[in-house]
Amino acid sequence: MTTTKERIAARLEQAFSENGFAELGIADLRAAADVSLRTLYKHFPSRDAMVVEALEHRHRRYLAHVFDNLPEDGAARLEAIFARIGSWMESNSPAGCIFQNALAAQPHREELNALLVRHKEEMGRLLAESLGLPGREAEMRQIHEGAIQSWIFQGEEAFAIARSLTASLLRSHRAAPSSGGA
Amino acid sequence: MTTTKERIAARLEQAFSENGFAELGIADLRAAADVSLRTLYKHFPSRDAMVVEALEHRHRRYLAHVFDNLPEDGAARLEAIFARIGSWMESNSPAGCIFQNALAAQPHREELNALLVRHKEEMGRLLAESLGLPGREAEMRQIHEGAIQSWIFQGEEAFAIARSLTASLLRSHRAAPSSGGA
DNA sequence: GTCTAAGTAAAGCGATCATTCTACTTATTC
DNA sequence: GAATAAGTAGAATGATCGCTTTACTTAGAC
Repeated sequence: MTTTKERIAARLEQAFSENGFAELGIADLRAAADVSLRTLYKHFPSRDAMVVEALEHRHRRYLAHVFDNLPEDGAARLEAIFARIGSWMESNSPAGCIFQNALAAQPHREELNALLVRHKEEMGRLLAESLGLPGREAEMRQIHEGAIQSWIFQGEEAFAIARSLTASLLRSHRAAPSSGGA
Repeated sequence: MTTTKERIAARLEQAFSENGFAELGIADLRAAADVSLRTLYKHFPSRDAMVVEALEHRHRRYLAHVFDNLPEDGAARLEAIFARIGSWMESNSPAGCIFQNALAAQPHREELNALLVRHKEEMGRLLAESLGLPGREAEMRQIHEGAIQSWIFQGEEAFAIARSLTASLLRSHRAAPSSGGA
């Protein structure tokens, strides 16, 4: 069962993802959600709340897409993770990271900054964990950042580079689990 | 001699950098530029033009800050480049990359996308060139992206990681100038 | 069969915003 | 010393926007 609110949140997420946060007015959001204005405001008390719920929805969906049911084998897992991030960008992120876009549209909303930080930190944590790289959360977060930011004008190649940087990190980590460079 | 227009552009750049592009109205921009509304519109025909000129100004200033008068020695140069990017972020980029912020605020303006792409490509090109990494423009662009994006919540550590990833790239490049991973 | 919860459609309100316009000042040039 | 160029201050305009409200419909629960 999906509630009305969840259904609206999913559609808001898509609308924000495709058009950004600054250009969409309430009228556009209402049309995207395919409900009446009254129903929209019944479930979300303000436009700001719509942004927050869309980001929460996005966060859950992205994590599930990247990390659910990964292969057991390490090499296959590394391959799979960036392939999944790539397919996500392809079909969900025409305009880049929506957490950053949301914050860029309202830079003084601390709430949005908190959501961005939580999202990025959880990505770094889960990447390091699922690749067997304890203590390398920051590195993985940074490789992830570079890849998704570069994807916009580099396409698939960005993920080949990310895999290569990660492989180099894995090698140096096995050689000296606590040192810095490769 | 700095013209009135240049002086205004510099102040607009700073204002956008500190507050983003969505929250600043013409009244705020006028105050930041410290001129009358009429003078502002005399030099910049619209708010959109103010954004473009601020980005152009930013681009020139950033390149000069990072690449002017670099040390000759390779290792010192690698060190210096990321130190300069770090000091730039510290004193100029409290809210991250303003090219991305500008585009996030108006995702459908192709002009802004073109400025972003030009800026990022030139950064990759100049980084690869000044570090003696021909053919590695994409890798350097990606490391640069990861570093400046991560800087916001990682601080200086982001540049230590970027140096380490670059060093790993340099090693693998010397070993096999055309291959992929380290 | 009536009550209630949840929905649609759309007009109206007050505030904000980008832009233009009017009226006046200052400095330089010939 | 008149003409011109470039500046200040700020009111007026017209459009847009987030949000509220009114009036009406639909579908189960008991």
